[in-house]
Amino acid sequence: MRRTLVLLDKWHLHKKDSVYLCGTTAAAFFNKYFTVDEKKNTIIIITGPTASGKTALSLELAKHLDTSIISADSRQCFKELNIGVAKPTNEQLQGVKHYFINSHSIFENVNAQIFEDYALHAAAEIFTKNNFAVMAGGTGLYIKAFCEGLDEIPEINAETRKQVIDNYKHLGLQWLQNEISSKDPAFWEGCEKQNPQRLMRALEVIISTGRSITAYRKQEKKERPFRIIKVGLQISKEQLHHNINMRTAKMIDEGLIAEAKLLIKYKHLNALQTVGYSEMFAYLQEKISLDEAISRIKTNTMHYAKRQVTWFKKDPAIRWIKEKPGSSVKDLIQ
RNA sequence: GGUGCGGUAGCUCAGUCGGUAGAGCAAAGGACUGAAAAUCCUUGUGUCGGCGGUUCGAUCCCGCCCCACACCA
Repeated sequence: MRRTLVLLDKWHLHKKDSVYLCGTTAAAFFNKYFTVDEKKNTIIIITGPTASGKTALSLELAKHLDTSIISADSRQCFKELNIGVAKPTNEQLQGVKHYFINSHSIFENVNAQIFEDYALHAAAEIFTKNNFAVMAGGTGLYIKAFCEGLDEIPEINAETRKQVIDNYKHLGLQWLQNEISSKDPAFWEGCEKQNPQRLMRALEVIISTGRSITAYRKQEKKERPFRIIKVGLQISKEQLHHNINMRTAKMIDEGLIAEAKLLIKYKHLNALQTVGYSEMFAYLQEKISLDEAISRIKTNTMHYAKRQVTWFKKDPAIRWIKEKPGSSVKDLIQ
């Protein structure tokens, strides 16, 4: 039996065999198929490229299910970053409780492992009151960490990490490559030899633990005590282009330049290696014109979206939904 | 009108002491387990402005023309 998914009137499933939602609203569907059938806790993950409409959909969904949202976005968690990361508005944030938004500072260390811990706790908290939770975001690695877990690797002390980074900065890639090929030949064998981030990570692990990072990579998927439904928003490249152009213009209107001025002294921080800010910093330092900065934000955002799509395409668990402009709900119900 | 400098890949340009050409960016595809909005990899045929001339052979030399920029009148 096949049914067509109708999600909040605007989105519908288009991949055959991925047909789950029926009725006029998401709430009707989820109540019918999950709350009634079995009482197992369920998290619905809304993902997809940037500027595809994740925020709006997840808010509606969370309201219908009377639950909270866990953001899976590596930049919106920073309270100092606002306009440039397309955060939900204050009004939206007040309407629905959000986790991992404004929860951290740019001076803190945030990464996939920290997100995994944070999000699992958040989900557990939500499930004490509700059978449903909503996750929304476009950071593929974070979603993966949440759903499957990361291999456990001992924490690297800050001193070792700093030393590796400093050495790379001063001695260059050649030095990094030499270090890795002699200290960790097992990893060196099949790694990305031009990728300093990967090499530095491997180096800090072997220095700190004495074991190769490959020894820790068991790639075991962890079981989660809840059901996971992944929904991906799919939009055409033309539409994405349009959305990104509009959103970039809106960011400028809302004061991205002023926000970047406040943050430029922290431009070295990891949290500020971010599309929208890097380009503004270049403009503020008079390296490029404002027009150039804006146009670079647009193309870099498209690059980012492309990388996200490449990542998500590989995940067979994602049920893709496609916007059907102008369609009415009735059309979609079989 | 005169002089100068240019016209080469979607853009910015390099180059061929004459044997039909290559970088960066863009574009397209991909990888990615503690920086992931990061980081990295792969993919380059285009009347080398037009028409003639010299030459075995011209994008490269010569002539004329067209276009752009700068300066001089």
